[in-house]
Amino acid sequence: MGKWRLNFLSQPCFEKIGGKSGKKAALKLVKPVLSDRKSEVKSPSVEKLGKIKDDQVMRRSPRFSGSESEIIVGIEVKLGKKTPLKLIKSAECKESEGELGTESPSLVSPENLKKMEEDRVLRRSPRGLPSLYLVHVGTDVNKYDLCTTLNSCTKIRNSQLGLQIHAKIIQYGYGDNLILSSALVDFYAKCFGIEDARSMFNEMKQHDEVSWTSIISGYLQYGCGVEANFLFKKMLTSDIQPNCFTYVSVIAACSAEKEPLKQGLLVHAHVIKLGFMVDNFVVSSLIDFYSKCGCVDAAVLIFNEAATRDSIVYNSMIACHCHNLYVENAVRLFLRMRNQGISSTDFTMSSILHASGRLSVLQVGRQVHGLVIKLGSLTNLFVLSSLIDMYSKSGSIDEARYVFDQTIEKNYVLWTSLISGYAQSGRAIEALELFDHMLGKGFFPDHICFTAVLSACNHAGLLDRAVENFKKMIKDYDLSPTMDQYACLIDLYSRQGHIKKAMQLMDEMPFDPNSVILSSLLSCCKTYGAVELGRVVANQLFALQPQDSAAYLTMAHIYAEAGLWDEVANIRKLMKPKGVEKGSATRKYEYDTCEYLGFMLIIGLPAKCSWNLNPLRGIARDGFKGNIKQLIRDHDPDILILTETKVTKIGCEEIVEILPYNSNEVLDPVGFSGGILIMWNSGFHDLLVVNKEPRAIHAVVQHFKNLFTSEPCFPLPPVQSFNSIDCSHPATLSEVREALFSIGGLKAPGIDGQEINEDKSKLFFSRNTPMSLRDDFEQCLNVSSSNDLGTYLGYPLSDKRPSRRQLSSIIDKLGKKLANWKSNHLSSGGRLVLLKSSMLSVPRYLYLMSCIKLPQFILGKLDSICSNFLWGGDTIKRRVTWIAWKNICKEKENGGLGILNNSEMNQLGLARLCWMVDTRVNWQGKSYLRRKGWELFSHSLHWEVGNGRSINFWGDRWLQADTVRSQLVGPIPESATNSCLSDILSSSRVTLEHKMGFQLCDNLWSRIQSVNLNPNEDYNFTAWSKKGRFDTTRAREWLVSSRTLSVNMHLHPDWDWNAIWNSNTYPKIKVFMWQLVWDRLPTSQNLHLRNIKNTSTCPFCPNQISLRALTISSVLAPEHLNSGKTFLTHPPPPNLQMRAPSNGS
DNA sequence: TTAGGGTTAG
Repeated sequence: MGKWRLNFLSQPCFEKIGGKSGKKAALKLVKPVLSDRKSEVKSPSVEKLGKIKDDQVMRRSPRFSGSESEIIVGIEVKLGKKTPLKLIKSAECKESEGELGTESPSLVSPENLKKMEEDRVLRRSPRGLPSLYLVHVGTDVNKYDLCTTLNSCTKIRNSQLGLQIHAKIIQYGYGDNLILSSALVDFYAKCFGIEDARSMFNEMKQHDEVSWTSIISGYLQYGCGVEANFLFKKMLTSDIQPNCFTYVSVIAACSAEKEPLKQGLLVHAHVIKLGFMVDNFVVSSLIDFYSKCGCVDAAVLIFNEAATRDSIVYNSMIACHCHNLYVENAVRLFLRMRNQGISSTDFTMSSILHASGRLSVLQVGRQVHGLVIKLGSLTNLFVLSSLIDMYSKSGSIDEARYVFDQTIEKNYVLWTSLISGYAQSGRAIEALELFDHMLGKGFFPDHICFTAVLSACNHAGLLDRAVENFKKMIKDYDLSPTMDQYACLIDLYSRQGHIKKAMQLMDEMPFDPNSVILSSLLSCCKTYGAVELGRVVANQLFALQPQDSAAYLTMAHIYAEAGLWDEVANIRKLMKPKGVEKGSATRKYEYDTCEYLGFMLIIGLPAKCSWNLNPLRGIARDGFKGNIKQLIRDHDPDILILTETKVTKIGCEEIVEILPYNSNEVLDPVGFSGGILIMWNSGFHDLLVVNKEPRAIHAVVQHFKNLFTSEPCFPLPPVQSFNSIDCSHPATLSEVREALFSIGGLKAPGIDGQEINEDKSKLFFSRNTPMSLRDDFEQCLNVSSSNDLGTYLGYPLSDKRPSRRQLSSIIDKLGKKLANWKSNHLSSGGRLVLLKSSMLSVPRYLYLMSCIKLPQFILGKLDSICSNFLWGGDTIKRRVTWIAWKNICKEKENGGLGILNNSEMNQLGLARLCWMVDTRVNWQGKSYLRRKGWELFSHSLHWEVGNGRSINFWGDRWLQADTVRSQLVGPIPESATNSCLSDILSSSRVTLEHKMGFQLCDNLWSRIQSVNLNPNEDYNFTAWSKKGRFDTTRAREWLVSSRTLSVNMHLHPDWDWNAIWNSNTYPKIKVFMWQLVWDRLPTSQNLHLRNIKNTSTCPFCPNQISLRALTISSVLAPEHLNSGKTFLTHPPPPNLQMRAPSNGS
């Protein structure tokens, strides 16, 4: 009697798993043979198998189901205690020929086998295809071999070989062996069917907990949870006690019960009582169970109380959060898992990608994608489909497509993911093309796939295609439609006005319609004014969802449209006793009676576009912001349209000139550069366009005007006359859409046409807007709505004052920008240069600095970041600040580094904004700006006296370098402060002095008298203009000169700091010298003064000299420095050379 | 020496 060895060979994915004794080395199944679809699991063909014969080596090389990567098997049947584990590669050649499944079984003689083993072929063959050997080795087979072999067959679902083993079991007289029988139960359950397993189970003379568990889990795997539970109860009545293996299956089986929670709690109680809660298998099963029941709290409790948590427990909990839509918690838990050092698996990544997709934050998703690549999970189909889905849901369908295209081995889920992504992105045609492509490749679509296809048809309004696919699903693919597919089709019928067809289809459905379907029908009834049908549908909907106000409101609307006011009142009565939320009802009712409502449409423009300068001049975003509330209050708009755009430097030289500072991406400093704010009154009676750029207004108005008049008129009449627009034919939504999205070149009057970017556009509705109206607009405009307008370069688009937290994004940005530089690798001079340039290359920083007055809190934080960077710190580590920031911000000649502090940057930005508005725009919003940047700006203005009416006598510079007010000490009555120059000059000295309450000195009065008025307008010019452009340098000088003079307490009042800065040497040496003169180098003395322990002393300098003494006394005395460049261009004297590095600087 | 159990996608 021989003995066999069974080997499955495959990719080098074997994972050695130690046996209990440590000697046993079985090979673990690294990946399951099972493909993801049960139907795809094909048994290896019988004819390939051959019979097991003694003295013969059998071989089969099945090309198992699915892809190669799914079949990785390595199993050894033990040959006896001393037999080492051997791996043999199958007839080593075959893999190159492919098609291993078709070859005839070849025999490997023991000699050849031995040779192959010696050759260690396998190790040289990293991609060997899986093969299976039965090697006869010539000794008796025992029950252990049989058991292991059978178990191997079960694992790889090799039913035929398993049958042979069963035969052998009987042949060798092990038929009554309990362990073998249990293994057979499991084998039949997994490889054949539950009936066979049950027969096997019933035939057993006695049972133990393993056989019970096998049959229970068998039932569970076949989706017969109820039967599994039934058997479990039966088991409880027997003498056999269930163990934790059993409970794992039983817990899962509870989900199938009618009242899962009730059953599950009972089982949970059992588990606790028996002390099985320490088993992680049980814990993860319970978490999964509670997750399916929606009891997240219970799952969290179990998770928190688990003694140990392995990756699967974490995975279960993460999946629980995902399924119950607590995606943020899922991400948090994932981070916790990583912090705890628990490695992520494909399961984890798949769940986290799912969560990232739900979050719709592309940044997060991309990071997870990076992690997926790092972990090598990109071959896992689950992960891939989640990845595609994540990108689709995050609005980046192109990246989803990229992932899809990069994947070589696709399955039908992957195709479905992408189809669904295209459908969700509104790219229906591409979705349908993809579907055809998928079918062409021979993939079989399932229900979910058809749902995606139908929803694509729904998006595009392709009724015929939808019907065709619906039929195809039933006829060609033998799938009976579920509620989802019916809902898609019914919705499509409803939208296109085929109410009868929709109703007919609903009646044909083998199940009762759900609320989704009924809501579709009801809104269809609303559109077409079908009162009676609406009544029928609404009643069903009321019964189904008595608390849902939307149905009542829609029905009320239908009645109101039909003028059935009594019925409207009835609906309201109906709602009251049912406790439907009153607020929404009232608001809806207001809508129905034509009260004003509002929504806002933001239309985005392409990021890169060439742009005429003119629109840029007109608008200050802050002006809008401040007034939006009032505008809405005044005009009660139905529609409020804001548009926004960015400009880039390319081809926009003119813009660059008037933008602050230089950077690669120049962004509109005042927001809404091409801003068009349209407010549309209820009933489309009045159109109000708020924009100071006439051409932009005209262009938009023309387009909107086309909705109301048959012929477009051009050139356009003045805006005011649009009040008389004929509104006899209210515009339909589709007309609005057409007008909005065809604005094109005229919207942005100027160089070339711009398409509106629908992807960047979003709808913002006021809270009063009913859901149905929102839906209508969303669908019609194909723009999704949002409650949050988001931010423009970090500035929240809202009429509310931004919170500290919102503004603090600027701190993060600047911090990150600076953190990009490894500050400790840079010299101090380098850091100084970088600090100046880095700040200016953060668009958000520039933008915020030049359009809003930042709170002191933010400015202080920014100063602190800059200071820390300058001293070599980064975002995490702080360094010693040797010289105070306020001193650093002094001018270079006064001992500073000539840096503007952030508060001054802010002032400068605002002053620049004022300059722009004042010199280029004739706009009322100036008064708003006066509140923030005006002070500095107005100080820079000089006036040429004309008629004297525009000049403020006291506050403007018209007389000399300074204002009159600044030449006087003491109070002036408030009534006098607003006097203009012409008023003063026309009155006598006595009158004036009387008004003021004090006497003017003769000198001043004579100077005032010397000014002559002329009939021209007063004209002002600013010190900041240079050839009609803003001159940052001069503005900055002005700012610095207007600083309140502080006494410079620096070391040498007579020190010529310029000697350092003008010297011909490296910046780092200059900065070093600067610090040296301040006596703020980290010498041991200075370190001691600051209570810093000096750990490093210079071995060459036992007697350390005070640098200060050195500076003043000898080499570094000012006269030396000032007299020439010799010192600075040459290495420092030896003592200094030693000293500087010795103190650890 | 042998048998039974947990988590992931569209």
